[in-house]
Amino acid sequence: MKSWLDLPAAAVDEAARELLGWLLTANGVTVRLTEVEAYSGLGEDPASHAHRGVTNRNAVMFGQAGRLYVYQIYGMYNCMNVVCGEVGVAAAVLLRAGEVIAGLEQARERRPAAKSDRDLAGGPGKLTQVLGLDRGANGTSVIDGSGPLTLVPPPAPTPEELIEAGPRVGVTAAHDVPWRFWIRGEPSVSAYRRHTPRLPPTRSVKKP
DNA sequence: GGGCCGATCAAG
DNA sequence: TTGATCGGCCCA
Repeated sequence: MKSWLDLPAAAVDEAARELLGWLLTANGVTVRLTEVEAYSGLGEDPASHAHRGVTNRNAVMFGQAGRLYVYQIYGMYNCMNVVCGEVGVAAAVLLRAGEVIAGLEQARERRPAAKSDRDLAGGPGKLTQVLGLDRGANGTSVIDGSGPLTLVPPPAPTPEELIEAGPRVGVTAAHDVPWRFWIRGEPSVSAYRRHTPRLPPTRSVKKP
């Protein structure tokens, strides 16, 4: 069947949109994906881990679609991507947030810091943690059941009118590229994030 | 070999 | 607003 798996790297943003609503299951917890970001090694995308070419860390991004690219950040968190596009061209969708729909007990145990259930997977580090995954899952498949994480399509695709877009989070470069996508109204998607690019500050203002 | 900094999170 | 905490990557 035709899906994000078959899209070229040049359409990784389309793949990201398509992945919204998909169900992620790993280690007894299921999450419905509500927020994603697209990354590509094509052209000038300094935001991408792949923009300087293949390295030991990002090699999976250049590999087969449907694999997991997991990396550690800030020395203590892990983030997950689903690899897209042709072999040899870097493209991936960062899984940013989701809603826990099964395995609530285990989810709460894995994220004791969560103040509410909507906060269980409300960020890329949290999402990875709530699913009990880490860098050990790097390079595994998410489509054939051979890896710890399995992706399953939702009963119906997310309606286009429910999908909102904005600049990627934590990315200083390429701030004009609206490659973050989320499902409107989802509590797991942080509301404080602005939907439009912030303008550069003109100057600092002193307080009297 | 050294030094800097990040696709983050939670507490002050 | 800031500290935690460490691997990857650039430069010497």
